[in-house]
Amino acid sequence: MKITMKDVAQKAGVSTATVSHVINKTRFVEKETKNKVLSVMKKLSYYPNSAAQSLRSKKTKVIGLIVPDISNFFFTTMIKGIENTLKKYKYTLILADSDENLEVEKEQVRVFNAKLIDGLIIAPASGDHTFLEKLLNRNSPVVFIDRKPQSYCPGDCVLVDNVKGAYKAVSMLIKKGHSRIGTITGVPGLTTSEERLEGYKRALVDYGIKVDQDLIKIGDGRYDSGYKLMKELLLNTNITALFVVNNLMTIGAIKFLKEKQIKVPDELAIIGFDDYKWASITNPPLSVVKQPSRRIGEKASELLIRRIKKEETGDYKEY
Amino acid sequence: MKITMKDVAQKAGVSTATVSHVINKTRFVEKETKNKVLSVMKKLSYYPNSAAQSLRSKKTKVIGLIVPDISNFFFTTMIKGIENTLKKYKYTLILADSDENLEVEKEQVRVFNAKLIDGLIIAPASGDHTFLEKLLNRNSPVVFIDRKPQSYCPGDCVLVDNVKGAYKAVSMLIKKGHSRIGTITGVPGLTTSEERLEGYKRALVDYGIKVDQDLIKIGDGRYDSGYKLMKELLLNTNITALFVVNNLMTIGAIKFLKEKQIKVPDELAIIGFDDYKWASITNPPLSVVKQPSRRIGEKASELLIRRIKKEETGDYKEY
DNA sequence: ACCGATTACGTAATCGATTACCTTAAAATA
DNA sequence: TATTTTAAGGTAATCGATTACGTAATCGGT
Repeated sequence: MKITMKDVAQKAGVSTATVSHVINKTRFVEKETKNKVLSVMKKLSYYPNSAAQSLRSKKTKVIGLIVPDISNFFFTTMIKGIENTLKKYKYTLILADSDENLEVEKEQVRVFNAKLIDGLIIAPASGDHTFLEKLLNRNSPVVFIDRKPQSYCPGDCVLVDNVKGAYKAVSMLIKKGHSRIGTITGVPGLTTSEERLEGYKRALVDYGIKVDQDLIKIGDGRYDSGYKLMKELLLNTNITALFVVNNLMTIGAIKFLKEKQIKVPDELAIIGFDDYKWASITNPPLSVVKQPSRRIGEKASELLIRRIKKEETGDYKEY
Repeated sequence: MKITMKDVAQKAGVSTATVSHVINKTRFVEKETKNKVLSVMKKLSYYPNSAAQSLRSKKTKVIGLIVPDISNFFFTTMIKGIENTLKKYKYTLILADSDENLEVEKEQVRVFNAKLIDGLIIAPASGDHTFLEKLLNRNSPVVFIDRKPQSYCPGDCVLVDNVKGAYKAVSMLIKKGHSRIGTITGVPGLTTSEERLEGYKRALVDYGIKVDQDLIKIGDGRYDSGYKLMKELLLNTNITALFVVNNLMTIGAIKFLKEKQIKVPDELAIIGFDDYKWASITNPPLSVVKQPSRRIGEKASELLIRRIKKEETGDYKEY
């Protein structure tokens, strides 16, 4: 009962080849014929079966996206940028959440690959990503986003300058007179965590403050870990300021401070790292290092699409 | 160079039929043969081409999700629930953002449908959704989530009791002594907006407070509109409390209050409607009517999968 | 007027799985 | 032993597009 290309061809009095070429503009078709075909298509409200298309053409107009945590607004905003851009180019998005877990990620790549995606955008979890080389269809391009994969991997990256951002944040705290500044960093092995930690350290060193390992707490990027590590820092150290490398942990940390009625920033200054409107409604407005997450998403998808269309570009791209 | 079923069959010394049946467990295959096939599959690291599978079997193991705004954490958390559940059942998720726009939504349904999704979960924008009946493959089930579509539509719903939630929220304000209570509601035509407004009105009426149209502001669900309407309410009315029906507008409203240095809740009590951890870190902790967004996502996807597998269920389901 | 080029389109093989229908050998039955 | 069942698996048509190749009609040049 489904309408196929054959139906359209028949009703329009042409061959399926012509219909196909009308649809894809892959060869010249006389105006009259073309219009005939188009009108029949409308009349029958024909839509090509994309399974058949993909099978034949090896293109799917689908791109895969893997993020470590969809409920994190940073990624969410990024996704919005990606989705929007893809829509413009008539691509659709298939989405998976890796939960910061390399194995889950790997499995998703397999699934996506079997589904014949045309390209992949991935915010990689921590760990060795060379598996992509063997797992992924040799010709589907990959763009890494937000984080650089650890071991070398083919593919472009769209990143922010984490070292600089962190450096600025911590410098600001120092300039306000703080010298005992703690940090809650993210999963080791993620470039975001490590570069931000690096920025933190550099700022301290540049201003002549010793880096104290006790003030550096390693979290997993989640709310709970922000809460827990905040507690540890307060119990065991005498910091006056804190730099948190990601949004969820920032919220966790603040939650703890609220519970203990510790005043921000009077008793503890805190600065986060992310892009969120709601930061402005906390009291006092939370300082954050802004990340243009939506732009990052747009950049990444544009880059990917260019790759798919084989318009070559330089190898790596930072933002 | 891609490995096909034929390759596997050849190397295993069986027919493609057998391979297929091994993969799909669709008929008995002797243990020995089966193992042989499986091991060859591993050896060649064979993955079935899902375009071919879908073409033949008319199933894709893909479900479509359309939400009005991916950057809204309510939906985000819901998506996490959906994604997680689908993964368990080996389904993948294709995602689109309708931007609260019926036309965009319609177009996405078309695209999804051409892509042969097995089912659809949709948080509908405002407007007439009967188009689904013609547009959607007759046999792919639909589950509406969060909002009920306006005109009748086939499909199940997973919803929360908005009237009750709003009623409780507003009653709470009344019990605290407020009588001039404003509200910022969402897009008219959305069940969420209307039911919450209904709850607001009922609470007022039940406590003998007149419903004043001037205190009811209609927003579009976005941050900016929360900000703007908060301003209007403050300039033109003398409310002492406010009920906002969605999270982004709540943030917008609070943003305005912060700017004007209006103290919450002393000068204006405010209560929101959504499910968010971060509500607890505003100062003072923002009251919210909690919505179990993740559970909603899980419920919806489980329901959908049951439908796909034709395990009949009662017609409508509320949560 | 004849011949090659060009224009516009048709024919049918192909992509890689699924599955209705056979086939063969062994087991069960008479 | 002859015949029917059953068990295990093979054969090939099929899904609905794409596209290499083929062909008929028209045109321009000499």
